[in-house]
Amino acid sequence: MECGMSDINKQLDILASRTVDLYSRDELKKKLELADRENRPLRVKLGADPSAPDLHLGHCVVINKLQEFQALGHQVVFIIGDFTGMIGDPSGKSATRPSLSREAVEANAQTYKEQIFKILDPEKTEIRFNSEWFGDMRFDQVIRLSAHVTVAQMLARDDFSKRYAENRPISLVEFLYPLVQAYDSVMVKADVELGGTDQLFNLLLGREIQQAHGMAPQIVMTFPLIEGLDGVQKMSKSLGNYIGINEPPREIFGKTMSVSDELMWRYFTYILCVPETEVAAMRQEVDSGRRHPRDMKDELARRIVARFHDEAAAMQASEEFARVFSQNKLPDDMPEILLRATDAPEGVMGIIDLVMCGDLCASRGEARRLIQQGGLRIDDVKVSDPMVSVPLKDGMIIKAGKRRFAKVVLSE
RNA sequence: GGUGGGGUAGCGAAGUGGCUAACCGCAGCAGACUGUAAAUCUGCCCUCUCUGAGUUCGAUGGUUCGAAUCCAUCCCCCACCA
Repeated sequence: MECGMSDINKQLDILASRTVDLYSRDELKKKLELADRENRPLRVKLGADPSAPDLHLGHCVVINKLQEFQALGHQVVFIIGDFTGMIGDPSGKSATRPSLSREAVEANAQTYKEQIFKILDPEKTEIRFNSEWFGDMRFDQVIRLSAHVTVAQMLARDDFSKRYAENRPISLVEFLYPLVQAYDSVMVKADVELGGTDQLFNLLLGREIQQAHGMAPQIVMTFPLIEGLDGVQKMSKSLGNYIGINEPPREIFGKTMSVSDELMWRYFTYILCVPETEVAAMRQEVDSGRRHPRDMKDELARRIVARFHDEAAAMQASEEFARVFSQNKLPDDMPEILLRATDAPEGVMGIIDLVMCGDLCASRGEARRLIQQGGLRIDDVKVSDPMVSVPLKDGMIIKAGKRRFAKVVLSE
């Protein structure tokens, strides 16, 4: 890497953008200079928990930054926490930490790879499993490692001190996990570690532990936990308010459109990495009434779909969305309900049965409610009597609620 | 080891013998309104062969005409003291 001083400053500006915490800009600068002199890339670490392998837009905030590092020639080290993943959280409190089998971890790791390479360059990405160094660690080594931290230090972490003060439980395991993560940094010789703002403590501990092992401390960068579809809570799989990067175009598009106007700007910034000044200008366009917020959001949704699929899929999703929701027409294709003549002896079928055959509701009770509440349409005619039987017709369209559709296909 | 507090529907949290399929909040679903939203209002929100029936309140057994509520045993969790 041939970089002059001005290039270093340019790199710094790019790398520092969108961060919440950065410890520290000066140190990062020195690292960049050093790397430049030694003609080697920085090693930029990101840890991942293998229990929830579906990446969503929330993860993208950080991964985008990794991508920027790569674009500047640096090396990404992606760590899959398989060792801890297989232990899980024995306190059983946290549903996000189930213990996983070897096979499950491997399967999840595989899907991780597929997903991160939608954003990252595989050539500049090193994937490591932390069982590599923890798998045969002896207990005396564990004890020595934990000797580097005091309880008081641990309690400095916000959620620990809070729980401690409120007499709520803190498992020892929880004290150990930050240490595990910190040690990962030692083992992969991380120059930089990234994470969400909730990771700040763990990342900083990485610095301490690295120094304790005679290494230069890593640079720490944190990024916002972006709000999910509800607009309030952070995007997460367990809250179900996420947009997965592996989802089909139609889903990504629809979910993005359902985001609140206010949140859309953050998505432009953090998901699409649109520079602040441009976002401000776009915002101005909407505020002044020159551009309808819906159209702006349509652009956002299209750009997000294009990022994980392609331009054509984005256009198609946009058109279909307009057709289905703005004009109340039908989507291009929809799930089919395959029925045989024998399923309906007299050519008719109870409306609830029909809905259930199409898998449009989770239970018959739910189907009944949906119908009673006027949420069901057959060929665009509202059916509000749950007891009614309908004559089956090939190609008949069933619409349940706003967005669930199915088409009846009759066969002999 | 001791003391005290717990385990209630997806989550949080009431309920301490019948009026309880179980207050309430969140999440979710539907409808109205919209711009696709947000906000707001309304309804729903265990299952089913649904104007009725069945199965729920950590587990099992018991008392009772009747139990989430009382008793017994067991399992699990938490805090504090040692």
